[in-house]
Amino acid sequence: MSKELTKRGEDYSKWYNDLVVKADLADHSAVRGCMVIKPYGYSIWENMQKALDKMFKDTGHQNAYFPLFIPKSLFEAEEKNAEGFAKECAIVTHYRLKTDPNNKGKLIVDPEAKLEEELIVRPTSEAIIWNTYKGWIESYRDLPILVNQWANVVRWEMRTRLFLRTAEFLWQEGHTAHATKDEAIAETRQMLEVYADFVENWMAVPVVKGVKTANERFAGADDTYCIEALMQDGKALQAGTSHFLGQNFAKAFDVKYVTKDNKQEYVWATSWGVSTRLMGALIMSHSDDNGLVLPPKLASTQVVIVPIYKGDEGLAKVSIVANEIKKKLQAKGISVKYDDRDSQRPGWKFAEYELKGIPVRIAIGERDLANGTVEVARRDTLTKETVAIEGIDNLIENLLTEIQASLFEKAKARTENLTTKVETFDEFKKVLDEKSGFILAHWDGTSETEEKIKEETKATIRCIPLNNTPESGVCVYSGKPSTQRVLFARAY
RNA sequence: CGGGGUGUAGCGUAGCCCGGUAUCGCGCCACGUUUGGGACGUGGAGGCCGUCAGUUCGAAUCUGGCCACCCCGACCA
Repeated sequence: MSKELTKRGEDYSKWYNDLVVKADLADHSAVRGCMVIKPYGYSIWENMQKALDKMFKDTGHQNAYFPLFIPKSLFEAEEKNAEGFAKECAIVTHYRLKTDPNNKGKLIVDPEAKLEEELIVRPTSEAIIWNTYKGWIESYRDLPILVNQWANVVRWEMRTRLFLRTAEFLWQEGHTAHATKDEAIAETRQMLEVYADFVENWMAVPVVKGVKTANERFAGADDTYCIEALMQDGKALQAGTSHFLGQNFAKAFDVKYVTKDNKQEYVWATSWGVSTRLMGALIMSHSDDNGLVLPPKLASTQVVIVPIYKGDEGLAKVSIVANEIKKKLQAKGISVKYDDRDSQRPGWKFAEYELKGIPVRIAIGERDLANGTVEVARRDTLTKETVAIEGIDNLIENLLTEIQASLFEKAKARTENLTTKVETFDEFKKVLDEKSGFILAHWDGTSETEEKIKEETKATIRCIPLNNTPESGVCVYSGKPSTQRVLFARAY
């Protein structure tokens, strides 16, 4: 296999696609718009799932599973939600095939097997879940319901990209039901914090927390909170969303509960999700022209040990020390791979593990055996140093922590450098074209202005940042008064 | 879905205009020598030329449909 990667500077998209395929993360499948997530890529997704799942459980949520199919009548119940997703749904209309009488060995859809009611392959599960919750909720004593599901969903996208936008993708979707509006809003905000915590502290990707404008809001939500991250090419990526659904779904599915003072009230709802798109964010945030760069906390192998030797005897000698080091590191909870394959030479292995983003590489040769040292190489900085074997476990443990922190700092500095305040629309366009990144600008608060700006520049309002300080100014587009700056960018 | 491009061995390609069963490199297999940044030698295997149909004695090559991917739009987590 050719391991030559397109350089980021030459063609950023091509670099991304090359990297995903060559680092063995995922591949295109025989199915339009659908990818195969390969074992190496899936191992990273599993690490993300593990960390997120623990965070969900620590905040009181439980996992459950709901059907892949949603009867059309349920799907259309919440009007805005249905309308928002209608144009990208896969629909099951039949339940049987039969052999084609005119074409031997081929199958056709059996026209006799048409479903009475079409089934929608879920693009999101609010409908089926709220239909189910109707049966679970009678009294305030049944609330809150704090449920998450790990699932696949299908959205028939016109143009797809590995991990960033695929027709089928994996995600988790939390769906909670609450007695009061305040409690539901608190839940929405809490899950946004969980996402921000995960993306920043595990993925080492800095995010801006904010609220979507009405235009960008989830179909069926009263408010959509989000975290937005900036990729190396200056484009924004929505990394996670948490929706306050108000009583929209409760009303659509008639989910009421009886209060302590015996009154009927509609239930308040939230939903929140992150998907395999996070893999794309991870890849695009840290990787370089040599390949993937993984933050230690998500790497399935944190340290790889490569022996350098002459002959079987040489390998045996090096292996004794290598295995000792491996054990010491494992005792610290570090995941280690000792690659003693004789079928590849050291240089080949170095390049391979760089492509795959293994955070730390240890090389041990006979020269080291004599000196009681090893060579330690960092993937993120591509630097190497010779260190004593004595105390190597502590050194590596600290190094992994340092790499994790350093990746975040580097990404944070980049995001800050690519965040620009502008005062005029000329400046706005100039920054977009020449620098790109996030733009903080005043906006008059109207959908019309937002759409005009989008038409003219392809930039959208990513969010109204939560930590905004009120500041009076004038809208860059309309010149009308504004009370705060909002975050614009071209986005994935 | 509209415009443009591409599709030949696992990967990258030559051949296509001017029709006669496919070139080269990397990778793969065997053996030997090697092993501190993608080793070298010798021998070998691997292809219904994206797919379906048409033209033709004969199609990778000509014509049409379809599929997939890439780029630009529209759409979008």
